[in-house]
Amino acid sequence: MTENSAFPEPCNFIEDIIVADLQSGKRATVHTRFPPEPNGYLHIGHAKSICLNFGIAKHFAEAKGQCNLRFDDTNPAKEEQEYVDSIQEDVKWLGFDWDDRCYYASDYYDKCYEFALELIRKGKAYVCELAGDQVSEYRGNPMHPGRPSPWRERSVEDNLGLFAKMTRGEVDEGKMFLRAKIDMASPNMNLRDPAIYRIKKADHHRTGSKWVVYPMYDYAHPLGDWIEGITHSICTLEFEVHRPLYDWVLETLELPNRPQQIEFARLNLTNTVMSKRLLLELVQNKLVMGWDDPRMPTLSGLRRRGYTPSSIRTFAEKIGVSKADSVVDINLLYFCIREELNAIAPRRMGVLDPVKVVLTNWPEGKVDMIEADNNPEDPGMGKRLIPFGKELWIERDDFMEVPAKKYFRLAPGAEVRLKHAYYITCKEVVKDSSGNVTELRCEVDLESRGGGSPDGRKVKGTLHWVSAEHAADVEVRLLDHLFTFENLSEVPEGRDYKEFYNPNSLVKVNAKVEPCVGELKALDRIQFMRHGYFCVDSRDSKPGAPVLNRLVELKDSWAKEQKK
RNA sequence: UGACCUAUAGUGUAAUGGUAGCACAACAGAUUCUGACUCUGUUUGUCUAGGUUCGAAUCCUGGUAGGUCAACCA
Repeated sequence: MTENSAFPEPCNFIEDIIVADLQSGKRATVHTRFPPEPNGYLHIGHAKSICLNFGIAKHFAEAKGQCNLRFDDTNPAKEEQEYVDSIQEDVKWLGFDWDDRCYYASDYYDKCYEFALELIRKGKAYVCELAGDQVSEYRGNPMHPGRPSPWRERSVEDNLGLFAKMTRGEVDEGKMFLRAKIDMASPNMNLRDPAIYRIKKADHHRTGSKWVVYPMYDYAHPLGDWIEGITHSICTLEFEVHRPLYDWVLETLELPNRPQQIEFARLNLTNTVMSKRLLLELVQNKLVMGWDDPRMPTLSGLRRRGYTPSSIRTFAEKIGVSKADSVVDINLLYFCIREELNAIAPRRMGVLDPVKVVLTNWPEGKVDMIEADNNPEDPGMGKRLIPFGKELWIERDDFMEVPAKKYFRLAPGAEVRLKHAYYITCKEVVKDSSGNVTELRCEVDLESRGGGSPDGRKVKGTLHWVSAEHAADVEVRLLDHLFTFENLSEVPEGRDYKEFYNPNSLVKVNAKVEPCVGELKALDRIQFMRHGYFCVDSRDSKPGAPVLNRLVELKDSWAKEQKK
């Protein structure tokens, strides 16, 4: 039974279907498509779909697997070239390639129109003159059947004539539309004579003023799929009840080799929102800096924040594909990027909340150049020299006047190691009039250079530090969840989700950092040791003055211990 | 008072009538010049009630819970 190894091992239920189709001979090839509407920016939910569709094409290379990029641009009022450009950029950035197969639903307007005429001739479509509110009244509701439009039984000739009139622009918007003649009593609302063409006197981003009638998604999509030879048309769950209509269009037109629509559950992530509409609201309400705000789940936001394309692909692979509604823990995304950056991000030291350390026994004016690994995970990344002097900055958190249980950082009389450098012991705490620590006077063990001592004594705590004389000042942006809820569905009825906006989702601090951090370029990624991974903001940085976004924190078992 | 879909550890996802796995998270420990990484171990699951079967997470029926559907949006 394992002889049929010509087909790859399926990775999810959709690939199960594809393998079965290949095995049964229903399909000889595999052809998918990613069909965004160019009316907004792509987000990580789209990335799931992109990885799925292009991933299937790659996985089934033996079956001539291909994936098209197709812009679903059937609504001229909403779609713009700007979005087409950003979508192409994002798909490429994610690491996928549509070769020469970038198509547009608008490429098929002529064919869609011909098919519409054929539907009319078959008596399967008619021009309806009901007004909007009348249409919905006639349509009934899910519990009660609709009733036929008074225009339902027009002759083929009348319909042809009226549709031509619509097409010539002789009818006002909303006065007439073309409907499929299916079943006004169907329990599926989508089959109650759905609109397939409407009048829109708006310029289209690609066809200009050529058309005044435009096909609806439910009609144009199956045709676009069929024209491109799509075998498996993958979409999200909300289109499930549209599938009978998708099939109706293709069957009624008696088209051979019909594509099959398969639905999967869209991605939801904890502590954020994922719909274009809500994301747009955040931008419009200036709750974020823009679509590419590093807190946004948009691909442009994730890119600016510092996520690598491969970390997002790994994430998409790990979350899997199913038909069950779900909310994925954002921690899994964090895990994916940490795992990757741990291996490749250069280590640097930066103090986010500095307190001064003065080494009382360090020779005045002496500067020691300390050698440090750029990445202990990869010796090939080399070493660098860091200046060390009499006055240093360390993290305020790394000192406790009255140390807590299990605290093994600096405290009065305690000895710690300064990473790569020397052991120091705290001898004196200097405070201001209100009791805040302003300076720690410490003694350095000159014998411990390099971070070890000749007598081999153990020092449990190791702190990062920066020479006060040489430190660069940079703006660091501490990023956190956009929303305090874990799941959008937790927002009580009648309350606005924006009430759960996290005002601390962006906190700017002035950090003291190693001199070489000042030389970083846009999108460079580093690890500030003991803090996390940071990426140079591509919008707000200036030459010699990088702004660093905290991409993700390092795991912190001390913080957990403290919460207990 | 409808149709369709879904239900497996905290989360996500496998098991395709035959030993309920994996990843993340959590917890405990080892290691550590990052309280990181790494390593070891542990806890936790088939919505429910029936039925079919030698055997059910899987098939059937009823229930429960959640989702989707009443744009001339996609």
